[in-house]
Amino acid sequence: MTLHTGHKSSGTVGKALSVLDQVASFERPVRFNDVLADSPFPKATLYRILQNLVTEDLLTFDRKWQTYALGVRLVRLAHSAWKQSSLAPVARPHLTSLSEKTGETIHLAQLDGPHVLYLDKRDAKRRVTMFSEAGKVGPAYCTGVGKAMLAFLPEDELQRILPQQSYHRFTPSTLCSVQELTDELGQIRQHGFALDREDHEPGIICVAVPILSRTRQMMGAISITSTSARTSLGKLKKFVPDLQGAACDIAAAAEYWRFPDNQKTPEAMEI
Amino acid sequence: MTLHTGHKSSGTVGKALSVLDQVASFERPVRFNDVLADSPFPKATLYRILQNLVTEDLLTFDRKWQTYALGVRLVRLAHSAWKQSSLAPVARPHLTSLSEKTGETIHLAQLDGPHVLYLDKRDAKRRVTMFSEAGKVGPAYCTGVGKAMLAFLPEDELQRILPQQSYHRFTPSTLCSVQELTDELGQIRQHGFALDREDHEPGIICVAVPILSRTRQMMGAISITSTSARTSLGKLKKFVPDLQGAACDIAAAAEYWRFPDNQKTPEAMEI
DNA sequence: CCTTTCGGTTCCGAATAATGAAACAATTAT
DNA sequence: ATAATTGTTTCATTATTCGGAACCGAAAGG
Repeated sequence: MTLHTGHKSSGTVGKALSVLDQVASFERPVRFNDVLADSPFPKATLYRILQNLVTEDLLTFDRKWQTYALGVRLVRLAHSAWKQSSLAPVARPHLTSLSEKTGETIHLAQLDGPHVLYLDKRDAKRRVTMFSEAGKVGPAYCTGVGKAMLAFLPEDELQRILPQQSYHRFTPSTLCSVQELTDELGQIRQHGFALDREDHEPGIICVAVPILSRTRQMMGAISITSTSARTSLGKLKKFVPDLQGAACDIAAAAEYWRFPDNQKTPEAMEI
Repeated sequence: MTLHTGHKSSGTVGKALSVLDQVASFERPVRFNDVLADSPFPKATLYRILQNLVTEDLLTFDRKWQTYALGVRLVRLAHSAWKQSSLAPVARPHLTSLSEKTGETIHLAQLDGPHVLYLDKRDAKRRVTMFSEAGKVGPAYCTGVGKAMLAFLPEDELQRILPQQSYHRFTPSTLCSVQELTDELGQIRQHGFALDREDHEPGIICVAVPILSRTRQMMGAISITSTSARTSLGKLKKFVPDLQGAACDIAAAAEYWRFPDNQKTPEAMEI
C-alpha cells in the first residue's frame, strides 16, 4: 500500500532516491531483505545503493540489528528547505496571530504534485487529534486547503492533477468524482474560499483560502480547522475576512522576501 | 562562512548531494552562476547535476527568475525521518509534560557528527511546530545537551569528535580548549547531568541530561533552558530528577518502539 | 558432523552514465 | 555593432554502475 509518487527514476541519483523513498515508506527500521523483497533492483545493486546512501548519511545502518533507518542529514536539509521556502518562514507570524485570534487550529499548506503538503500548523487551545502535522502529505480533493489550491490553479495544471486524485470515499460528504470536484472548484473560485464539510474526517470541518500572488499565481493556502461539535461552518465563515487578510499579507511578504536587497523590484520583473 | 560538514563525496549521488548542500547553504534561491562561482565542478557537469536534482524534485527551478531553491521532497522525506527516528516521536509527550511541569523551554537533541541537532522543542508560552526550530544545528562543546551527550560517548568516538569542535569563545564562560572541556565532561559523567553556565549565549542557562539505553548507549539528550534573569542554576538543578525520569522513560519507550510486534525481545538481543 | 538454507557480501566483464572542453544561443552591457 | 556575461547543448572519452554468479558465515535440520 505504498503511496509511491510518480518516479522517473532515470539517473543514478533517481535510483538511489527511489530506494530512499522505499525505506521511508516502511515506517520503522528495515533489514536488507525487507527492502529487497519489493525492490525492482537485483540484490547486488540494491546492496550497493544502500551502502552509498549510508556513506552519504541519508541512511543510518544499525550494526547491531542490521537495520537501515533514515538519517539525520535529511532533517538538516529539510530545515534549510523549510527556511528557504518562501512561504513557511514569512507566514509564521501570521499563523500565530490567526491562532491567537480564533483559538482554532491553523494550517499552512502547499501543493506537492497532486497532494497537499502541510508546511506549518498551530494547534487549537483544546487539542484535537488530527491527521495533519507539519511535513505530512495528504489528499488534495477532500481537504479545505487542497480544494482552495486546486481552484486557483491554471487550467492545464489542474487537468494534469485532477485524474491523479484517488477519490476514495472517506466520509459520506467526500467528493468522489472529477465532475463533483470540478463543480465545487467552480463554487470556490466564485466565493474565494473553500469549505471542508467533513470531507476527509468525520467531525472535522474547516474553511480555507488560497494564497495568491499579485499576478494571481497560486502559492499555497491557509485554513482554520475545528470540529462540528464545537462550532459550525456558518461560524467558521465569519473568519473568512481574517483568513483573506492573512493570505494577502503572506503573499506580499513572500514576494518581497525574494528581493530583500535586490536592485530589481518585483514590478520590474513581471513578464 | 559555509559550515560544510566533512564530505567524502565519492559516488555520483555524493556529488549531487554536495551540490544540494551548497544550494542549501545560500539561504535564498540562487542562480546558476552563483553556485558555479564556488563549485569544484566544471560548468557543464554542474549544469547536469542541477538538472538531475530538479527532475528528482530535490530542487525546484523557478523559470521566471531562473533560480534554484530546495524542493519540497526534502520536507516530505524529513517528516518520515523525524517519525522514524526512534527518539523524536516517542519523546513528544514527555517533552510536553516537562514543559507543563516546569514552564520553561525544553529541548530534545541528538548528535550529528560533531554538532548538536535539535529534534524538538517546547517553549513555555506557545507551541512550536517541528521544522521551525527542530532541524537546527548547534555546537556541542558549549551547550547543555551537547556536553551531556559528549560526556557519555564511548571513548574512541569522543576522541574523534573532540578535535572537531570550533572552541570559539562566545561568552566569558565558554570552555575553549580540549582540556577544559574534558575536565567538565568528567564532572558531568560523575553527576549525571550537565549545566550550561551561559556558555553559548549570555543570560541563557540550562540543565541537561543524556538519554541512555539500558546498555548505557547514549541516544540523545534533553534539557530545560531558561534565563539567568528569571531563575538560577541552583533552582534549575531542582528539576534534575524530573529530567532524569523523563530521559529514562524516553529511553525505555524508544527501545520498546523497535519491537512493537517482534518476537525477539530487547533482552534477548543484548550482545 | 555434515548439509542445507538463509541473510548478507564481494567479484568482474559488460552495459551505462557521467565527464568536461568547446561550441552555441540568448541576453545584456559597451 | 561589438563585446561580455549567462545559460544550454554536443559528443568523444572516461569512469561508474550493473547484476549474474560465486562466496561467506551463521543458524537450522537431518
